[in-house]
Amino acid sequence: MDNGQDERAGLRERKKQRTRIELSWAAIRLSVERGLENVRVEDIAAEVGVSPRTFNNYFSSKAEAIVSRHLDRARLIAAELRARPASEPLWEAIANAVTARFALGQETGGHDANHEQWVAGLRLMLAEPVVQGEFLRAGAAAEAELAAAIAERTGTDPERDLYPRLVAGAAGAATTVVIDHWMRADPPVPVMPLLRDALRQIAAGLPPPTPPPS
Amino acid sequence: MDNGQDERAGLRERKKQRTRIELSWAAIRLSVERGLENVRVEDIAAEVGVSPRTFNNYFSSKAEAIVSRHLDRARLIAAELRARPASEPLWEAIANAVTARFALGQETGGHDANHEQWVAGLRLMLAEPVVQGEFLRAGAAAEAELAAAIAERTGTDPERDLYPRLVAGAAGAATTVVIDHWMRADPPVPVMPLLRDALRQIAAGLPPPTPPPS
DNA sequence: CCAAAATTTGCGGAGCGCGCATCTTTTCTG
DNA sequence: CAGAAAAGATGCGCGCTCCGCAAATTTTGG
Repeated sequence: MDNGQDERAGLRERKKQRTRIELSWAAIRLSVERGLENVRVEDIAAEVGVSPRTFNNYFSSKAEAIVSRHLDRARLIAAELRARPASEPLWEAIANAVTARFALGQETGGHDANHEQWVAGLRLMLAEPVVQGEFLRAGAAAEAELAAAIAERTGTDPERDLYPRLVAGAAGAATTVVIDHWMRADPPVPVMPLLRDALRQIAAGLPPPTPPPS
Repeated sequence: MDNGQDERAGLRERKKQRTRIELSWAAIRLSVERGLENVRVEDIAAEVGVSPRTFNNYFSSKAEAIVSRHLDRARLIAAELRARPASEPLWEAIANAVTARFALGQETGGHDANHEQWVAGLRLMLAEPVVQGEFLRAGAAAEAELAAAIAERTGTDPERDLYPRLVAGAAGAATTVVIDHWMRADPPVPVMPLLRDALRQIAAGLPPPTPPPS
C-alpha cells in the first residue's frame, strides 16, 4: 500500500515521488519568479508535463506544494536525531541534528545577481499569508515527529508528558526565529552560528540578557 | 482626520467591532455544530444579518473568522505583559500575563452533555487543516507583539537580537503544546497548572527528566 | 502476452475571494 | 440643522481552486 518510506518499493513509487518533487520545485520556482498569484496550477502542471488535475492528486493547494520541500527536510531532522548516539546529551544531539540538515543545501551555488533576485522573490513568496500558514503547519507536523524522537530518547510518553512536545516546540520555535532572522538580515550572515546560538539560549532557559542586580 | 485608534473614536467603530465579533462567533458556532465544510459563508452572514459580500470585508476566509477570537485574546497577553510591574522577573511576568488571560473564560458555565458535544465539535474543527494553519498564523502574529513587549522590557531590539523573539517563540510554543494537550486530555484537567508547569520548564532550560549523572 | 491494479486525465460543478460600481449610513463642516 | 464628504454595506460578476466521477492509460504480476 503506502508506507512509502521503503527504500525501493517499486519503480512506480519512485516515479510518483519524483513527480511530487518536481511539482514542488516547479511551484517554488515559478512563484519566486513571478509571484504566487501570477502562477496558476495549470502553469505548474505544464512545467512538469502533467495535467492540472494531476497536480491536485499530489497537492491540495499551491501553498502545500511549495512547502512540501521544506516539510521533507524538516522531517529528516527527526530521523537524524534518532541516528545520533544515545550517549550524546539531548540538547547537543538536537543541535547536531538540526545543523546537520542545514549544512546541506548551504552551498550557495551562485552568488551572482541571480541569487539576489532569488532571495528577494523568496521573501515575497514567504510573505504570502497562505504560504506562511502552510509553512507553520509543516513546522507543526515536523515537531510532532521530532517530539516522538525525543520521547524515545528520553523515555517519556508524548501522549501523556508535556516534556517531549515542549522540547520539540522550543527547538522548532528556535529554528523558525533563526530562519526568519536570517532571511531579513541585510548584511547576510551565516545560519549555522545563529542556529547554535539560539538552541544554546533555549537550553540555558533563556535568561534575561542584563540582570542588573547582583 | 483622526487617529482612529482612540479609545472611542465614534459610534461607527464600535458597530464595526461588534459586527466583526459577531461574525467570528457565528463562524465558530456553526462550524462546531455542523462541521466546517457544511457551513457556507452565506450562512454565517445570514446569522449576523449582513450580506455575504460584507463577510469578506471583515475576513478573507472562514478560517480567519474562526481564529479571530483566539487572535484577539492572544494579543491581550502582550498588553498584559506591558502592564506588569517592571520589577517582576521576566519569566514570572510572562507566566502571569499568560495565565491572567486564560483565567477569564475558564468558568465552564455548563458541564452538561451540551458541553461534551461542544468540545467534540471543537476538536473536529481544530483538526481541520485550514483552521490549523490559520491558528498557527495567529499565534505567529501574537508572538510578534509579545516579542515587542519583551524587547521593551529587556531593552533589546527585536530587529537585531534573537533574544526577544526566542522568548516569545518559546512561550508561544509552550501555550500551544498545553492547549493541545488539554484539548485531548480524556480525564479533563485544569489548564492553569499545565501552563505554569510548561512555562517553568521552559525557563529552566528544559532539562532532561532523568539525568543519571550528578 | 493478458488481466488486474493503480495512475493520469478530462469534465463539470460548488464555492470562494475579490475588484468594481452603487446605494446607505454616519460623520463633519459651517 | 442642512448639505457635503467619508466610509461602510451591498449587488454583480469573473477567474480560479478543489474535488468527485468515470474513462483512458500505464504498470505490475503471472
